[in-house]
Amino acid sequence: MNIDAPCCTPLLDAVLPEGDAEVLATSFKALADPARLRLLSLIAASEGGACACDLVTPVGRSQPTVSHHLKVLREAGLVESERRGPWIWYRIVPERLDALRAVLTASAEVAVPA
Amino acid sequence: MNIDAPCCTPLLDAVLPEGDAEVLATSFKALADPARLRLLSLIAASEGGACACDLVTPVGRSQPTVSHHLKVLREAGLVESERRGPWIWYRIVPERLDALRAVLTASAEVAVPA
DNA sequence: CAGATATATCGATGCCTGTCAATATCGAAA
DNA sequence: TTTCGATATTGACAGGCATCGATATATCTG
Repeated sequence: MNIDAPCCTPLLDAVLPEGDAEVLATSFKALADPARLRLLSLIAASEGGACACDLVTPVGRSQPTVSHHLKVLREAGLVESERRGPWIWYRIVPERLDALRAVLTASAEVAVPA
Repeated sequence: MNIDAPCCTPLLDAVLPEGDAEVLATSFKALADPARLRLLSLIAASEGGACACDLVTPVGRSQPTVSHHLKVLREAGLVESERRGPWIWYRIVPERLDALRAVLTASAEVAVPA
């Protein structure tokens, strides 16, 4: 990119087509809420998964709200749930977080000049 | 965490207090939009930064909308801008992306059982 | 089946945000 | 200073989303 050029030499524009961007945005949207970040943190901190009943109080939201956020996290593939008797246990899906991390890595590294 | 217990053994709850979660959520919110992801991608793909004039057309939004998104990215610390004559050049701030990546790493690794 | 507990869904509400057209501001050049 | 091109701001609108109370569903236990 040359500043002496009359501006506006075209960029590579085969970068992140709209469709891919929307998929990715949906994933990051799942992380873009304090309650969901705290839920992830709580679940991640407890080895072997966390019972949903243990999440309502520490996250400081109503039970329906927590249930809603857990659903968002599940549909985003960030957590998985499993029924154990009357309770439902949630655990982190590390691969999903790895994938998002990879996206950020790519963006950052390409930007690092020689 | 014992499933035989009467449910609800307390988790570590000193994890991601609400204040920290809100700060982090704001950062991820900046990534949670297709237009902004494409802007980041375009900027990252062009070494030395990208002229704002090169971003409007490929991102497929109006000039005011692109300006708005660039402001969001700048205020989130994900990009920096510099005036060069009549144009403004944007570049990625890798450290910021690294920081967000670190957060995802921490959450994932803690969840990996022994 | 009846009661108790855990989780999910529904409906409503208020706030936040992405988008654009119109307009303002800023810098360069004549 | 006037004009032009680049970028930012404003105002308005529509859609999305976080939140809760009320309620439904599901599971276990008598």
